[in-house]
Amino acid sequence: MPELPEVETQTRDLQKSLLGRKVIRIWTDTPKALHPSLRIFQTELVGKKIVRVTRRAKYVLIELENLIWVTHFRMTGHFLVRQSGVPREKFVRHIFYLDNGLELRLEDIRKFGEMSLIYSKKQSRTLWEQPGSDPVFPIWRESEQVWKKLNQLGPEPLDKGFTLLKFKTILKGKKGSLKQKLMDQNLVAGIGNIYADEICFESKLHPLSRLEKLSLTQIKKLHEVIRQVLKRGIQYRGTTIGEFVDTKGRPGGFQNLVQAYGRKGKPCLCCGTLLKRIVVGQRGTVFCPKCQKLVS
DNA sequence: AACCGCGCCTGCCTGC
DNA sequence: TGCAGGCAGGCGCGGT
Ligand SMILES: [Zn+2]
Repeated sequence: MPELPEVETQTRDLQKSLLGRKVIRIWTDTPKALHPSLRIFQTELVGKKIVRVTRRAKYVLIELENLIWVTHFRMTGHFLVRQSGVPREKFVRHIFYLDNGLELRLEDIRKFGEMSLIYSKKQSRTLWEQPGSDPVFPIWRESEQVWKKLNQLGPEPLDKGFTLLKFKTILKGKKGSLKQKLMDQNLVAGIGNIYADEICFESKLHPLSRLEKLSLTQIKKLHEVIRQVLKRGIQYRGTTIGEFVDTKGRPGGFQNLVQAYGRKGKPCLCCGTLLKRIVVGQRGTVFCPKCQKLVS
């Protein structure tokens, strides 16, 4: 599943292939995944130069002059950059034909991935004041919705500003099981099921530990481990268990370093105890019953 | 605010 | 071997 390290890997690849490019044509299999509509993508995205590619949480943000093209991969999505003429992969849902003969393809088995075309913040406010732009009204609505979500996101755990103090501040008054809170995008952005299991394992905390009961020492450890695990994920270009690949279609390497996720019934790499599987927040969760302390 | 269950979607795994 | 049924899971939604 694409989480922060996977989305970052894709984003870094896209920076190399998309800067200065224009989309000249769009093909899609799944128009319902394009918001506000395929039609708006055709009229507003086609012909605009790409000026910046960044990541926020698990979103890829492809910036044009006054617009941002926002992609969320959900479960099984990723971009591929292919030379035109290379046969379309089976699960490609959209193709964005570029002005240099390359194609940006979204491959997504389960069709959960979504894209939005929204105004950059400044533009959104300006146009809101101006009536009479009927043809693009759907973009206003989409912009409002997506910006609301983006503005609610918690801090980027790998940013300089994500200090221990910052972490303590955002956790203040929050209650719940550790793993669920780690995956709450509005607390800390970008952590999903795989990295949450790894973070719990490395910080030696049971995923059902109560956040509000953690000691200062444990919070400090957690803060360090979050950054360390995510950085290593990026260094290894993501985790490929099933489908994730970079934009050239190459798998990542972090799956070889995974200590908990997907290792139910296998010996703990730390103590040899067999790892257990439970469900936390409707998500499969693997942990070592001996190494990971339940704080409650 | 926390927490639960559902729907979205489809390849893959299990069991008969 | 074939087919039905369950599973996986990010996220938004609605309900308690
Ligand atoms: Zn152990």
